[in-house]
Parts: sequence; C-alpha cells; structure tokens
Amino acid sequence: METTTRVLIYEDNADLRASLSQLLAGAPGLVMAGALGNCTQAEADMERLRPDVVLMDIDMPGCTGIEGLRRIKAVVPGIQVVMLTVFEENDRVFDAICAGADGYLLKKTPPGRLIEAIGEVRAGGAPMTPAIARQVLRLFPKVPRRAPDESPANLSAREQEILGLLVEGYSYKMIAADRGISIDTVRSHIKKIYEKLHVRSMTEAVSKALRQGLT
Amino acid sequence: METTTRVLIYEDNADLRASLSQLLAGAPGLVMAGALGNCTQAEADMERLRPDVVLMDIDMPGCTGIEGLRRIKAVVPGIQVVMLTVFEENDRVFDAICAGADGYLLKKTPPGRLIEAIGEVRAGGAPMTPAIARQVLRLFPKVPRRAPDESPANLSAREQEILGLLVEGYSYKMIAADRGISIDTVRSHIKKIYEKLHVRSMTEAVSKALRQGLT
DNA sequence: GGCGCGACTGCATAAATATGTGAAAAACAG
DNA sequence: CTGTTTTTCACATATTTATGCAGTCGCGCC
Repeated sequence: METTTRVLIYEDNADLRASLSQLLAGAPGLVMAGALGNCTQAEADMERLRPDVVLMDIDMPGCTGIEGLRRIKAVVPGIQVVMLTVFEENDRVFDAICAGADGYLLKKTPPGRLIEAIGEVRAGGAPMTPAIARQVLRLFPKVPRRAPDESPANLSAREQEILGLLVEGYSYKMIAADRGISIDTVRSHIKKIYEKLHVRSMTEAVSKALRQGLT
Repeated sequence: METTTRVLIYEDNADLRASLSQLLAGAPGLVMAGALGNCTQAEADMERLRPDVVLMDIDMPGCTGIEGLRRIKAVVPGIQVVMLTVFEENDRVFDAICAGADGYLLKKTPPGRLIEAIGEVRAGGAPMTPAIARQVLRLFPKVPRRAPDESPANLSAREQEILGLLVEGYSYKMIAADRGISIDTVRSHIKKIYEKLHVRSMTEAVSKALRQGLT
C-alpha cells in the first residue's frame, strides 16, 4: 500500500470544489489527483489522473454522479468511490449502492470526518452516515419492514390504488378508463388523497408517495 | 420519546453478560431491562421486559441469535436489535441483515463505542464496523438492476434544476418566482425536459426523476 | 332501524398545464 | 469566427387539474 492516497473530486459547484480541494490537499497522506466539475469524461479522467479514491457529487448537470460511478466501476472497479449528496434520498442511495458505491456521505459532513472517511475506504471500510446505514439495511428486501415512525397516511385501498396510477404517470382520464369508473369519481378520490397527504397537486402527491414508499 | 432507553442483553457467557450489564447500567440515559443467557423465550421476554434496544449475541446454544432476532422482529418489529459477534463472517452478516438486524458490532467493541451505538440505533442509525459496512455494500450487486430503459437523459443544468423544483412540488408560477424568470420561460424549459425524458406530464416527469435518481 | 363512512357519480368554475410557433441574447465548441 | 445549444421571453389555444357543493348506494355498528 502506498503511503499517499490520490483523491479526485467531482463537484459541479466551483466554490465547494475549490474549498474541498484545498482542504484535502492540506491533509497528511492525501494528494489531490484533480477536482472536476463534471464526470462526462469519467473513463478518460481515471486513465489520466489515476486516483485511488473518488469523491463524487451525486447531483451534477450533464452526467449524474450515479452514472459517473457506474462508468468508473466499469473500467476500474478497484477505485474507491464515495458519493456525496445533499439529501439522504432512498432511491438514490439504492441506485448508488447497486452501482457499486463504497461510501455515502452528506455534503455537510465536517471536514475532519471527510478526511477520516477517505482513510476508511482505503482501509476497506464503507463510510456512511448512520441514517444511510440504516437505509441500506432496510433495502434488503428479504424481510420487508414497516417504518415504525412515519404516518401510516391511512389511505383506503382504493386511494392507494389510484395513487399508484398517478405515480405511473396516468392522467385522470386514463385512470377512469383503466379502472372503469367515472372521471368525477377519480377527482373525488384524488381530493381525498390530497387531504390525507397534505398536498395540493399531483406532483406533490407523486413525490410524497415515492419518497415515503407508500405506493 | 422517553428519555431513557431500556436495554436487554442476550449473551451466553455469564461473565461477559455481567460485565456488559454493569457497564451499560452505569451509562446515563440507559437502564437495563434484563440480561439473559439464551433467547429461547424471546417473545415472552419482549412482552415481559419491554426493551427498546436488544444486544444479541449471535452464537448461543439452544437458539441462535439469528433465530432470536427473527422471532423478536416477528412480534415487535419496532425493537432495535444490534447483533454482537466475535467474527465478521460473511454468511452470518448476510443472514442477520436479512432477518432485520439494526446494527452489527464485534464483541471486542470498546465500551464507549457500544454505548454510543445504542444511542445511534435509537436515533434511527445503524451502527456497524467499517468492515461490516463494506460487506453489506458488497452484498448488493448480487441484485443487479437498472432499467434497460434508455438514454442518459442529457438534461442541461437549468433543466435539472427545474426538474428538481417540480419534484419538490413547485408549480410553474412558483418556479418562475423562485428563480426570477418568466413563467413562459419555465414552460419552455419544461417542454424540453418532457422531450428529453419522453414524458408528457409533470407527474410522469417527477416519477421518472425520482425513480432514476436524476434529480 | 338509524348513523356514519367509504366508494361512487354529477355539475360548475377558476386555475394550471400541455403544446405549438416564433425569436433574441448568451454561452460554448470546433 | 461560425454554428449549436442553452436560456430567455411572448402569444395562443386546447386540455387537464383543483375545488366546492350535492347526492346515491352499500356496509358494518350500536
């Protein structure tokens, strides 16, 4: 094992990129391999900069971090990739894990912890926040578990069904046709759903449904 | 949420059980619900001792910790169970996770970390050693996925941004106000987004965005 | 039986969205 | 510098949504 770790950063925000870069450059045992604003040339970047560890922002224009991660792992699986994100959003954690992420931290992670995390992946660990660790465990589908905390959002069977169709992108008309009920009925069901979820539009309802997995 | 956490220990080694018990009893915010040598009466124990957190030795005569875990989760899924083991064996980690473990630590974990870990599960985290965390991540690619769907969906930065707001439930008007642009501009961005994502409504766009993590 | 509730239907109106056409300034790449 | 993409704005129109009000029907419950 080399004594120094080459770190590459992908982060679209130039300010954050610069400060992260500076921070890590000052850490003992770390050397910056680069700091880029997008991962559209991920494969070439690996070839050229030869990092040991990559810090990858998950929200980037052009090519998302997930996509970048996938491409990196496809060409050089040995590189350790730690994802950085603002939110601990379920789907993305799942996608990132499936794509082979070696760690998953929040952008607001304190500098010290970040440097520690780099050491951790190098040592074969998998740095992640407690909440994400929990999510990861929950992702194992063998024993589906109910979230003990959040609202049951007691939707009736019919309402759940319709919410599911909304999530699929169905319009009122399509739902009515699909379920053989009148469009006015669809309206009234959706009104109820809005009340129960405390939302005021299809968009919000879909978002809430997907986020808290009550589809 | 109560201010104290009731902890139950299952550990067949009497000496270790006693010292753990004593250790935890001395920690602020913790109170021992019990310390047992086997989990053959797990269901009844839960009923009787009502723990918030269970520390479960994985190697026990009579009824293994995995089996005990399964039975606990079957009757009271809300109880947080942290597994304790001597080795970081792959199979057992996998079985434990699948059975619903909320954390996974080594017996040699220093006392301080153990107490910290109990706080962590209570707070919705999932304490585990770095090596185990890594193992857990590695267990994933076994279940590969990713829609054979299509394109990288090359959204421009602005488009991603607006899509993000849609996901948050913003209306055209709100987006225009939020970003200080005209509502017609918002329309035109959204039209482009629809083209690129191959959708025809906000609902579909939000759904697609959340599902394939391109927010 | 009477009551409440959930599923269902209908109608009406105001607001928001989908879609097309057109176009100019700015940013960027070759 | 030139062509492409992005971002911005405008106007018009057909649909779709959001919301309120009103009523029927079946079911479990006291």
